Formats: sequence, structure tokens, C-alpha cells
Amino acid sequence: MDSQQFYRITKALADPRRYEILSRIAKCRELACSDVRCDLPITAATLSHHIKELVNAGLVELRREGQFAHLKLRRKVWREYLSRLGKFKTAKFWILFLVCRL
Amino acid sequence: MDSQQFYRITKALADPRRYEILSRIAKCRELACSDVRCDLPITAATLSHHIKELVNAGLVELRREGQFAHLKLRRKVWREYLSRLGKFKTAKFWILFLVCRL
DNA sequence: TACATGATTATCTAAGTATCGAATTAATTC
DNA sequence: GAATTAATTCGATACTTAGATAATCATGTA
Repeated sequence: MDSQQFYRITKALADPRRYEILSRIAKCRELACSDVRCDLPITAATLSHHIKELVNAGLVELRREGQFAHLKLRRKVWREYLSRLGKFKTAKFWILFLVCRL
Repeated sequence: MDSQQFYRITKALADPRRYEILSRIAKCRELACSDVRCDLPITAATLSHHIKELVNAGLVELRREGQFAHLKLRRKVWREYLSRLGKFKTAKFWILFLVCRL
């Protein structure tokens, strides 16, 4: 995962509504746009905008079938993101790292 | 960690510059503002603004000592955040969860 | 006391963006 | 073909915010 994708994902998560949308998608194997929106107080246009951001970030996969757009979380990308986010390298880490290479 | 703090943290991470700042703080046990800024192309005022966001989010602890403000990552909060972020509850999870409680 | 240094606050601006309504495209159904 | 439904695109609006400058506060030092 390159820096650009990392930052796109971070930004995509930063809007609570969009995070909620991602969360709904993540809870299912696959979900249509209309089902995502069902009880959210936003218009279809707004949802479409959020979906585009999530797809651009590489977090969500979109499959068209007839009138419907089915959404799916790209779990591999999600795992990669979590893994990268978790890794601040501390001073202790670097000392250990260097010592182990002696 | 309540929802409000969760969203504050998510927002705090969403600016690349601020993430870089957090990253620098995380790499040390403690760091003064002036050391954080050393080679960043931003004014002290801007740094101060970012620091405030990080402190408000509960991610960074600020300790004053004379003229200096020393910054430290609150690692417990960071771990809690990562843990919460990682947990989308899938349908599979809920089925397992319910079955296990029979 | 005067000066220097680290940090904060206040105010402003430019850029970005969440949201909407209206129009549009595309597939389905009558 | 006409009507319906799912989704997208466009343009406008309202709000947020990263960043700057200038002024201020607080501490340390000559």
C-alpha cells in the first residue's frame, strides 16, 4: 500500500457518515446502494458521492448487476491499512532492530 | 472509548501533516514542540493548532516544563483506537456470537 | 529591567467538501 | 412506448479547516 492510498483511506474514514456507510457494507458480504441508504437521512446523490470516495480509496468494490450496484468491502486492503496504521516505529524498536542485526 | 473520541481521533489523523506530527511524537518517548517542528515547513502557530487537535482527541499528552511543552503519545488510547477501528462486526461474527451463547 | 525564546491566541483567507435539488442515464415492468 | 426504479452527474450553497501574520503570554537570561 503506497502513501497515496494510505492517505485516501484515512480521509475516507474521517467523515462519520461515510464511516457508517463503510461499516454497513463491511457487515455484509455484499450490499446494494439502496439497502445501504434505507434509513439514512441522506439523498441518493449524497450516498453516491460517498460511495465514490470509498471506491477511489480502494476500500470498496463495486459490481453492477442490472439496475443495481453491489458493494463489497475489500478486506485485504482493509487489513493492509490497519496493519500500516498500527506501525509507528519507536526509538525502542529501532534499537532492537539494529541490535538484532549485529 | 466513546464515539465522540473515536471520531475526533479519526479526524485528527485525516490531515497528512498532522499524521506526520503524531508520527514524530510516537517515535520518541517525549518530544518538545520546537523539536517536532524543526524541519517542517509550517509556522509555530500552525503547529500549535495541530497539537491542540491531537490533545483534544486524547491522542497526545502535554507536559509543561518552563518554556517548553513536552509531547507524548498516549499509547493506551492509541491501542484502544486501533482495536475499535479493526472491529467491523460481520454477519458471520454475529451468527458465531449467537450460536456460542446457546 | 530589557531582551530572547517557546508557545499560544485571534483573526483572516483560500481551499476543500458534505449536502441538496434537478436533470440524466440505464434497466425493468406494465 | 410510457412509467418506475436505481444510480449518477451537475451546479450551487453552507460549513469546515489548514495555514498565515501579528499580537500576546510566559519563562529564562543578560
